[in-house]
This record gives sequence, C-alpha cells and structure tokens, in this order.
Amino acid sequence: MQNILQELNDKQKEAIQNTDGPCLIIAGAGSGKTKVLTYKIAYLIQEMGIKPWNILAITFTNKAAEEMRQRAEKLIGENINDLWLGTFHSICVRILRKFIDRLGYDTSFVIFDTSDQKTLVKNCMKELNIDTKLLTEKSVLNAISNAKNEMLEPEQYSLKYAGDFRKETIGKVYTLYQKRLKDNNAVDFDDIINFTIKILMENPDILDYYSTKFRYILVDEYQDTNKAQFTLITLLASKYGNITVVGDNDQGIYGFRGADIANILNFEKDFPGTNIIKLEQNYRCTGNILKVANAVIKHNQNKYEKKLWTENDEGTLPYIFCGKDEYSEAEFLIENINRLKREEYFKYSDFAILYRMNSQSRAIEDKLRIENIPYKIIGGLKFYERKEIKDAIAYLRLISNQSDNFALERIINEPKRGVGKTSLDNIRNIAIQNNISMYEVIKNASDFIPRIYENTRQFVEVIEELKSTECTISELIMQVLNKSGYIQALKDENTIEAETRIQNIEEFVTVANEFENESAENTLTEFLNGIALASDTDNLENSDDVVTLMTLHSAKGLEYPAIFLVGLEEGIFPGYQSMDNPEDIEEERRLFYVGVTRAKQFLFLTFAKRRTIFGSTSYNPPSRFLKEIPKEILDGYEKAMEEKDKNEEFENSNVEWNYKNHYNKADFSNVITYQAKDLSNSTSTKFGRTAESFLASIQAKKNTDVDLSKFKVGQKIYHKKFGQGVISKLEPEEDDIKVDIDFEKAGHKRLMAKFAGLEILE
DNA sequence: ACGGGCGTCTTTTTT
DNA sequence: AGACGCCCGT
Repeated sequence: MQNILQELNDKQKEAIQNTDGPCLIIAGAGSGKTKVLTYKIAYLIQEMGIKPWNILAITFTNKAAEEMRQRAEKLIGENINDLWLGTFHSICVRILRKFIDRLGYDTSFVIFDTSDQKTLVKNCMKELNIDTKLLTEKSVLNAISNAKNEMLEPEQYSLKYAGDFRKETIGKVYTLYQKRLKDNNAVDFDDIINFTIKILMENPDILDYYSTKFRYILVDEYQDTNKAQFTLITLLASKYGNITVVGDNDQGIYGFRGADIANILNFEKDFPGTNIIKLEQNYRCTGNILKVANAVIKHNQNKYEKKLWTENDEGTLPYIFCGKDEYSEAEFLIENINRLKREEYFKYSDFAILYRMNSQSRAIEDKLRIENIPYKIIGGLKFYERKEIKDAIAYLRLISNQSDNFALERIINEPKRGVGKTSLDNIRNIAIQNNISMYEVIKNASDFIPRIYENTRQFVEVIEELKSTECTISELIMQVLNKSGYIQALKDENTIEAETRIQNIEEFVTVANEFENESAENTLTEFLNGIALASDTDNLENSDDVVTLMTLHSAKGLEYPAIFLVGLEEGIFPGYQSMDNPEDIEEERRLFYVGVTRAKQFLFLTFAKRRTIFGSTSYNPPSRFLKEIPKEILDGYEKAMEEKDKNEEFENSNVEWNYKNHYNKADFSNVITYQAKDLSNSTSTKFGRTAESFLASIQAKKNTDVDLSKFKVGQKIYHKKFGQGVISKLEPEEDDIKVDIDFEKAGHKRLMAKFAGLEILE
C-alpha cells in the first residue's frame, strides 16, 4: 500500500486518506477521478481493514462499475465480490428484489423500459378518454417522470396541482398509470429509486440494516444525480456519515432528465463538516486542448471555480474547419484520419467522432463506408430495441411473470394468430373487469369466447409448458421461438430483413448463453434485469480497430488520442431548443467542455456552412462556443472563416428551392432554411439571387439532347461524381425520366435523366 | 383481421 | 427524411 500511495499526487492522496466524514472531491476532467475512487476502495479495505461488504460504491454506468471493480481487485490482489459496486439502478434493484413485497409487489417484478412506458401512458389516456390532441402522451410521460424525480406520488401530485386543469388531468393519468404498473407487477426507471427510498423510510428495520451495513459510501459523477438519488444516499449515509462524492460541476450534462447540479453545489451545506478537495492537475490532454476547454467553460457562472493545468506538452493547436456541407465535413474527418494514421501511426481505434444528436451520424457513415474506413456506432438503434429482440424478451417476460400484460400484448399476435385489435380490446376489458391478468383471460377463455380460445390455444400451451420447464435461458429462447412459430414465420417471409432478424436472435441466444455460463446464480430474472438496465456504452470494447462514432453524452468518461467534434453550429450545438434559456446554454457549454476534454493529443472542431437535417437544408452560423475560443490557439481559423463567408456556387441539382425562415421562434434572423418544394414566391435569397433566376440557371444546365430511349433497367451508367452504377428503376416524369441507380460506391440514388449528365456504358 | 397507402408530425441528449 | 398513426379496401 505504501508504494500505491506514492503513485498519487498530494491532492489525490488527501482525497484518499480522508476516509471519515463527508468529503467532496471536485475532480476536473482527466484528473484521475477513477483512480482516486479505486485507490480509495483499496485503501479502505487494505489499510483500514474495512470489510468489502461494508462499502457501497455507486457509478454512473455499468461499464464504469465493472472497470472500477477490476482495477480495485488488481490493486488488492483478490476478488472483492462482496463489495456493493454498481449504478444507482442496479443497487436499488438488488434491494427491491429482497424487500419490494413491503410495497405489495412481487419480488419477481419486471422493469418497464421507455417504450413500455409510452404504451402504458397511451392506454391509460385512452381508458380515461383524454384527447391526445390536447395533451400528448409524450408531455404526460414527461410530467410523470418529473413528478417522480421530485418524489411526488400520484395523490400528492394531484393535491399539489388541484385547480390547474391540465395538471389535474395529468394527475388522473399518473394515478391510473401507477395502478396499471402495479397490476403488471412492473416498475419503471424512476420507481426503482423511489421505491427503495419509500421502503427505507417506512421500515426502520430495513433502513437500520442498510445504513449499518454501508459504513463507507462512495458516489461517482455526483453532478449528475437527481433529487431522489440524493435522498437515497442521504438515507444510507444517515448512520455513519462517511460519504465521499466525486464530481465536476463543469461536466453536469443530464439536467434534461432531472439531474440537479444543485446537489453538488449544496453538498457542503447538506453534509456539514465537509472537506472539499479539488483535483486540478490534468493527466490526459495536451496544454493546448486544455486551453480551449478552459477558455470556453469560463463563460459559465461557476461556484467551484477551478483551473485545470497540466505538465503535458503543449501539443499541436486544435484545428478548426468549415465544410461546405455535412458531406465535406465528413471528408475532412477522413482526410485527417488517414493523415494521422500515416504520420503518427495512429490506429482507427484512436479516433472518435462526437456529435450532438444521433441523426448526425448518417452523413459521416455514408462517407466512411465509401472510403472503406471501419467504424462502429454507439447508441442510436440499440440491439435490445430491435423488434425481434424485444419480442423474444417479451416471451421470456411472460414466461417468468404471467401477469405481465405488456409482454402479452406485444406477442399475442406475433406471429399472427388471428388475434387482432378487437379481440385484444376484449381480452383487456375482461381482465380489467375481473381484476385478473390478460394471460389468465386467454388461458381460461374456453366457454365464453370460443374464437379467442381457438386462436390462442397453442400459444397458451407453449407458455404453460415452458414456464415449468427446467432449462437454460438460451435453450428457453430457442424453444419458445420455435414452438410459438416465431422463427418459422420469419423463415416464411423469405426476405433479407427476416434473415437479419434470425441472425439477431441467434446473437441474442449467444448473449444468453454467455450470461448463464458466468455463474450458476444467473437466473432468468437476473438476465431480464441486466437487459433492462444495460446501456450501449457498456458493451464498448476497444478490441476492434475501428473508428468510434457517438453522441457527446455517450462519450462521458471516455478518452481518445484524437477527437473530432462535429456540427458546431448554432441550432445544432447548441441545439435550437436550448437557445432561449441561459441555463440550457450553460448545460450545452458543459457538454462542449466534456467533448473537448475527451481528446488526449489531437482535437478537430468542425462546422458546415450548409446542413440538411430533418428533411430541410439550413445555413447556420458557427457555434457561439467557437467564438469563445481565442483564435490564436486555433489552427485554420482564417481559412475556416473564409470558407464560411465565401459566396456559394450552387451545385448541379435537380431540385427547386423555396425558402422560409425556420427559426422565427428563436429570433435567429440570420438562419435561413431552404426547403425543396414547389416554387411559388420569388423573394430574393440571402445570396442576392431571386428564386426565378436560380431556377433559370438550373434550366440552363438541363440537357435537352439526352436520348431517353437509352435508359433501361439493368443498364450500366457512369456519373461524374458517383461513379459507376446500374439502373434499377425508371419512372417517367413530364418530359424527363426519374432514374433510380445503384452506384457501386455511392449507394442508391434517384436522379433526373436530363440533369444528371449520365454516360451510358456498354 | 390485416396489409397497403397516405397524410401528419417530429425531430436532444439516456440511466 | 423518416416514423407513426389512421383509414380504407380486401
């Protein structure tokens, strides 16, 4: 242990040796936060003789938990399975599995994910005859989640907002929503924390047990905790008060989902006698990258002001680049990936491309694919969100818990069994009237509803058989999907998509197989748990040599030698929905700070003059965050601004343009959105051309000499920009032909024959 | 019951 | 641009 402490700087040492009483560690990006936490765990166990089961350590993701466990075990040199180490949710689920019966739930409860929640809200609103045009399900779900974050139960919520018609309605939905969850023996994400709190508060014996057990509590990423999480740790720490929280108020980026940065700001008030330790030495980034980070974040109001410094080299200047559009932005990324590979011997896995929202990945992917650069995407459409996987999970859920009406609704007609909307409504109503589960309704359907009886008999038999079968989870998946006819239905489809689905299911079986091989205690319930609480970054492996694409949020806690921060435009980053609220802008700025500080050696900041997103094209000014960086510490500044101000030469295009001011709400007058559609008004554009003259210039490019008879399906053609391709479809339009072409490299495109300048190949 | 077609709406981030 | 919901015809 002596030599371990020697590996730490003075502040880090102080943070570790400060074991008793409340301790707030303000840890700047790259300051060795994880190191401090793991060493502190090791220190407690080895130096202070604390038993692992008397320590609770809470992290933000499962991946962070796993990493921390491994690093701590390496330090100590033995397994520390008895240490409670996990996310808020996984820790609470563990407690709930033991004690949720005190709230009248069964300990085999299921966890509802976001889409289950949505469906449930929808059903509730329907049942209450609430017009979804006046009150959208999304806003209701949001309101419910906010209420739960503030720890208001339905009755309290209704009471608090009595007199407010809108909120009274929401209160009614909330009440029913909560009842239906209970009917299904289900909890949602927020319930996991809140129910644990409730159990601890209502049962002194349980509170005493856990607050005695957890003599030392450590919490990571404290800036991203919410009110409920704060309450929970306050309860657990109530006996000993040995609580260490680590966080960085400049990295709080989850305000949108209820995280309250006030938690970290008020910690010293909430826990009197707090010792505050600031870790300001950065070990990750070059000096210049840190300068960028510091320059931007200082525009935020800040309580714990800190100035990150480093002994690392200054490094090269971060590069700023302006692309013509999102594709030229992507080309810039590729050039630099190739350059650094060549000049610095970088691997693909040394690069990460970070964007504000998932939909931005598309253009980048297109280019990466064309250039044959291997990549992977974190987030977006997740494995467990695919239809076939959700279906398989629903079957498992129903087998493990027959009162799970949601699982039943999902799969009762999957594959098709002739149970449509009408039958389903019937089943649901009978279930509600008799206060039994929908599964019970169909199981006992025989006498009163013959049609349902016939159509669901085989389904019930399969569930009945498998619920009492002793077999492994992977076998169970295969059996249920085979016996239910699910796989057969996919095979009968005989399409490539169905084939992919079957492969995904096979992958799912593999996952299940690995899970059950890990430990004999890994039951079906545990498996379903793990899935519900899994996040995508959890499975992020660095073994493949590929470029990583992800949102800035997913990048939290990670680091890469080279980082591309793309889409740095007003309206994109910061996003337009945060632009009228100074607090939201500060959160965006923290997000920018997080992005910048992921980079170890190279940082590229890019924006595009023109961008097509959500189906319309807009010209956004560069992000305000770029302007907050002194231009002396940016490479390529002049060039980028020149490109930005350059008058654009419209490309050969076959679309007519019409513009409208898209951002009038945000008072953002220099943003103009162009939208492809009919050309009716003739207001002049930003570039001093009228729409007519623009149309005329397009018309002039139209080549009337094209011999349309040469265009046939299967014909090989050549396009100046897209290269070689084959015509897959023709569609006459006025005096022209719309041609669908599969290009070898550029993929599928639809062009007008007379505009595109296609060469016929032999 | 079911599938296709059409129109509308929505675009943030996720444990 | 794409997802989703609704309506209609079978």
